[in-house]
Amino acid sequence: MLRNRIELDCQNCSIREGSVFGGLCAHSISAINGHKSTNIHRKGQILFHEGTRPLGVYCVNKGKIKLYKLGNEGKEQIIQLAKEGELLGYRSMISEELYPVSAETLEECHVCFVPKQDFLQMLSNNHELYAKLFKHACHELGLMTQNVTNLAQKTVRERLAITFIMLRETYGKDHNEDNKTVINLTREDLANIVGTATETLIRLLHDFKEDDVISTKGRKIIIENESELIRIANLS
Amino acid sequence: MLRNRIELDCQNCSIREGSVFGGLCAHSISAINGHKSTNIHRKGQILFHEGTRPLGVYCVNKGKIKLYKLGNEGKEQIIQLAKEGELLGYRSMISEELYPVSAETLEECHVCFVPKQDFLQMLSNNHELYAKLFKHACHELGLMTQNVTNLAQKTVRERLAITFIMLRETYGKDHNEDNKTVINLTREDLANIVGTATETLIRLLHDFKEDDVISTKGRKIIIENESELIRIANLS
DNA sequence: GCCATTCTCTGATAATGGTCATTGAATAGG
DNA sequence: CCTATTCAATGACCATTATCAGAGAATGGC
Repeated sequence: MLRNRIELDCQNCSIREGSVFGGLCAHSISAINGHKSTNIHRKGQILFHEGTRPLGVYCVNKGKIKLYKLGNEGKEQIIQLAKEGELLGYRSMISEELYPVSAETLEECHVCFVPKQDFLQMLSNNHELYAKLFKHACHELGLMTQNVTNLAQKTVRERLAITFIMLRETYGKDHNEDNKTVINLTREDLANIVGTATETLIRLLHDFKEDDVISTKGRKIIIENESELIRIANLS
Repeated sequence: MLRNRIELDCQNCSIREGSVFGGLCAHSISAINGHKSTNIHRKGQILFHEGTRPLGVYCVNKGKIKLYKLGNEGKEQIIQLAKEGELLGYRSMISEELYPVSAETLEECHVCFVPKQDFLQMLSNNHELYAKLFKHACHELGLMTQNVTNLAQKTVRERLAITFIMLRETYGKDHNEDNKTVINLTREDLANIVGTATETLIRLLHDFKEDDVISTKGRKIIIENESELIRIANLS
């Protein structure tokens, strides 16, 4: 596993305030900082595998990561895309279970790692952090119910529109000179978010392009008309 | 809203040990007992509505409850079936959000209610309970990822088989003289768990009956051959 | 800059599942 | 026990989506 170490300082971490570590006291931040190591992962590396035991938590400092579960014929179902500021892997530590998903980098990523024992120690000393994580987990559960309902009831076309709207969150900072969001994902990954076959997804991209909802530049997809996406998504 | 009060005692509650309140000290149990009221809800009553503010938590003592989200054309997507021993409504209290789902009784239910302030007070005095709930929420998140993957990748036929296997948990205690699980749900509710049209569900029930996987008696469905269900489910 | 590899795209076809309309059966409430 | 109403079942048809096969384009590593 080729990777390099770099040094980052939690105290000066620019993305800390937007994360679950935002608002913590200097003492707590310093505790985290003392127990973490930071690694550079190249595109396509696996942070952890579905079905394995959690060894610690991963805080994304830079880059995007897909969390996916393998279905029957080895098809990935992407459950979540994580970007800078997100903390991964804490839920399985709390529930004392094996990871239900795998985490793989979609581009070069800088990721801080805190070993399990250190993190649990921190949690037991810091009820504020504990409460934040609990709140975050409950929020995620609420989002999941929407997800399930969309998968069960919406057409692939509607789900693709919803996915693009969601991806503006993840890829919002990656924009072109016109300030339009640029999404850099393989067609297969996109299909595995939407929950459809790659071919079906490609045909829909074609339709969306014809209606000037998106445009493409190589593999990259540029979101051209968000209000039209909202209309297609047919949100209730 | 027609309902009657009854008196139940948490100390002697037969289903307590199997619930999230299992293993709590007598002092904590007594605190809960002092703040709860118990109501009898008839079939079809709503405990809480999607989009409303949480007023407290509901502990199911008897009966079954469906938790569902409304999709576009008013179609229900059933997210969870709760039976005796389950605690409902705590997540939205923790995440300080509106309920993402509605809760409706599927039969006559006895449900204990603890008001929000009392419950939050109890949580702040009892870290063990707090930790149990957190662990439970994280466990549920893991289950949800499986759910999403099934909806996205499995056929309706496979999902129906999975649903029957899951319903053995919920309806396991409702069995006939042959010790076979008897499921009492409308076809529409069943379709809204599986995530399909009612007509499609009925046609699949017909197929399952022909293959002696299930039998029916009026609206009731009897699970006749579970190993065959596992085969049909095609679990990976 | 080139080449191998991976990814994208298209067509043809089949299967799955949804919708609409209607008949028949079961259930709950008086 | 009976009746109104809800629920279950079935047929016909259509739309959506998946699958298979193969050609063409883009990408990343040397």
